Amino acid sequence: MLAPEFFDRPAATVAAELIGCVLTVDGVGGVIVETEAYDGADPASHSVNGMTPRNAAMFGPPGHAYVYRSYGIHWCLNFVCEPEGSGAAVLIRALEPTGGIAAMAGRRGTDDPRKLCAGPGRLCQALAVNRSHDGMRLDAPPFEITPALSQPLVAAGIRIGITRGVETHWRFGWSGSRFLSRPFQKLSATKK
DNA sequence: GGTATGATTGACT
DNA sequence: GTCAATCATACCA
Repeated sequence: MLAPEFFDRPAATVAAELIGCVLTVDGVGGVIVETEAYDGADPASHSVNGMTPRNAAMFGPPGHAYVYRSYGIHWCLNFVCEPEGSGAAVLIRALEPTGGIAAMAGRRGTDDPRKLCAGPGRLCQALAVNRSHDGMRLDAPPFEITPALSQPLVAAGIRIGITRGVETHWRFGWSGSRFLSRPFQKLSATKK
């Protein structure tokens, strides 16, 4: 189980180190293979304009969940980071399913392991994450997060689906994993 | 009270 | 490749 202090650091640091950790909700989950970081100074972040009823969890203590509705259809799961009040969080974008695969398949309506948790909306559907998890602590049931067993090769790249803050390359993933929501483009060597 | 928008997905051409 | 679904939230009047 990761200590709450793990999350009391900059979101980008936490996002990169979460790759390879195992996340389960009620025993259903898998290895984290893709994350994105957001913070209070980031124009792409929900927290950039200060606290609102929706994003209040982002301004709470680190090591808690922030769950929000996306496009009126999907849920997205975040881990709150940095010192309390900074509005920083890590979006969990994809898992490699390892536990409770039958439950995931039932919720998702597919047996294809690559479509169970590849994407923030799919991941929350597979793990049955919803509004009730918003603000919950991550070091107690139903959540369980355990450290990475090995040191994966972590790739970084441009975040997906945002229109602002695109110059901040805070998408992180397990390089070469078959369970990413999208593959990582090779960053050009001359890119600033 | 009205309207524009989105950290997405899945279906379709 | 394009596009609709669908609604809570945020913002303006």
